[in-house]
Amino acid sequence: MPVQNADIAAVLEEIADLLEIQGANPFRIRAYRNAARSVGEYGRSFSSMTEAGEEIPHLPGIGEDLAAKIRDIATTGKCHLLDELRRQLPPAITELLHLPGLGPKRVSALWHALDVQTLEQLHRAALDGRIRELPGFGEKTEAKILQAVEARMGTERRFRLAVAGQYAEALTAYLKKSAAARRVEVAGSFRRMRETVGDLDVLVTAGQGSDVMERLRAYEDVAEVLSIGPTRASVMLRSGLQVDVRLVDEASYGSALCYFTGSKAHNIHIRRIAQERGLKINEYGVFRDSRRIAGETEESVYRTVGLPFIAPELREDRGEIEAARAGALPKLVELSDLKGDLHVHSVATDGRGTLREMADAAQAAGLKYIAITEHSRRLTMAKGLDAARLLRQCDEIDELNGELKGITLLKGIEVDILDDGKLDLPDSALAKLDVVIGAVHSAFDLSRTRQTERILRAMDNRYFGILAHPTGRLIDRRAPYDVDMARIIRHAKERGCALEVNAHPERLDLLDTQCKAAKEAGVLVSINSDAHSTLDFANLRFGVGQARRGWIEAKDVLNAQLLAQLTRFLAKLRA
DNA sequence: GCCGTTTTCGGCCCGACTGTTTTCAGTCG
Repeated sequence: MPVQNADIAAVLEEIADLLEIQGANPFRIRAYRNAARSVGEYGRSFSSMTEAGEEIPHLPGIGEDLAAKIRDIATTGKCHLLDELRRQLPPAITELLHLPGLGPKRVSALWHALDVQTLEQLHRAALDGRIRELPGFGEKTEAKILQAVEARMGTERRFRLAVAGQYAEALTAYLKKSAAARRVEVAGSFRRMRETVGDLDVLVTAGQGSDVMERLRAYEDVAEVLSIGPTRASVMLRSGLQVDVRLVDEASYGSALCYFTGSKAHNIHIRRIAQERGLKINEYGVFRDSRRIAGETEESVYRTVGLPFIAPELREDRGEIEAARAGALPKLVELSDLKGDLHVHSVATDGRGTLREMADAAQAAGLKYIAITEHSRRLTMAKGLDAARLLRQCDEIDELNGELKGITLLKGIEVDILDDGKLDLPDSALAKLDVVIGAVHSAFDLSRTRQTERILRAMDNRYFGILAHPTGRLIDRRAPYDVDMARIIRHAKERGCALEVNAHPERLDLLDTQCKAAKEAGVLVSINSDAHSTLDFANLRFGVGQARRGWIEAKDVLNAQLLAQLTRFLAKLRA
């Protein structure tokens, strides 16, 4: 089993945790955490690179020392420093560090004074009332720790973007009803369109003597008030979703929005640039000495550090600041750029809308064409189509196209990629279609090599147009299957086919970093809803968000093309 | 551990809230 980038990142994270408990230099700890993030997000496999004798590429924040450690971990899966730290500290202690309310100092104190090394021991110590006896701890702290341990034992979770969106919408509508509230904006990872969010960060501006915080406390969905002050509050909703609310003046709105939108890494980078220019950025504004020089809008904040506005989806410190400085920010794709949707199901298989209903809904969503792409015969549970039924559907589509105005249905299929890389329908059937999407729906546990080869072989079919949900993951439910995505992207480039960004909130597949890799390789993506009902076209916005996080522009998107262009693209594939 | 219009040492983003204190450390975002 080769060492994945995620494995290397996990080693670096564990080192950071253990160093933190040891009380090491906080900047050294940050260096390990930054490196873990860079490695985890990097598009190519470090172990493949070292195996091929390549040097570790130069990445910001990774110097000689870390590069050497990464090389070691990539080749051996081990790291001397981690082994050493594990000898000095109880290894399970890192899970204590991840409990809310416990930081390195307290974890260290609990360990040294009470020999607490595990969640279970911490639970016992809290129940026994031993924690309150420690200097610096008290009854309330002990109670919070007990609660945190029990919450962790019941496993806490992140919320899918679309789910968090429902809570966000209800809460913001409620807060807006406050007479004093002017603006109510959800910032944080929600605004950055991350696929999951851990909490909601809500920014509010309000007039003097506002009742916003009291109103928040009285919200019927609040299960617990975690902390509340005049300008800042945290509450837990009944769903388990935490909400942090921040109240600021209108004049600070832009800087507060920047601060609250993050990401943390992006903010730190921006503040460092400000510092070099003799400026200080906080949530209240941009300051030269004690004089505020900007802050009312986000644009004004970026301007003080010599940068243009950077879209929230890009704010991950993945090169967007350098790109902004060079005037090379992407002009990100927008929902309105989409002209069609190339992955749609109907009642013929496992969808819930008729062809006409789906066409009407797509048109209402502003689309000019959709491809009907049912499952193929192998997916019996979904009533997958065989060649004969597929041909009958083609006739239906022809007939319906004669009646429809302003929208065109394309004939397609979401054909299963069989274990050996063959497609689930004969070429003679595929040849009759406008667009063929290939998808893996079985044998998720093949080895990396076999899974990758399987997909590459499928792409070699002359009719293959788009690889559906390329990693197969279901957020929080199913891990991605093990494939070499860099190879798949290269192969897609050679073959001229496209990769899907599946917009279903549970899929969001390609991942953001893979979108960027595809773009850099010159491979088009297709942002598709995978609609199974007329309501599902609304999910396209999540796919667009994911693509924007991956620096995708309209010119990188297959279904941002007009129908005539698309037709030429598909014809060229088969030539 | 990284990094350099302050360049090989000495910095490294910034502030609110809580609880345990009696002026502040710890944690969080």
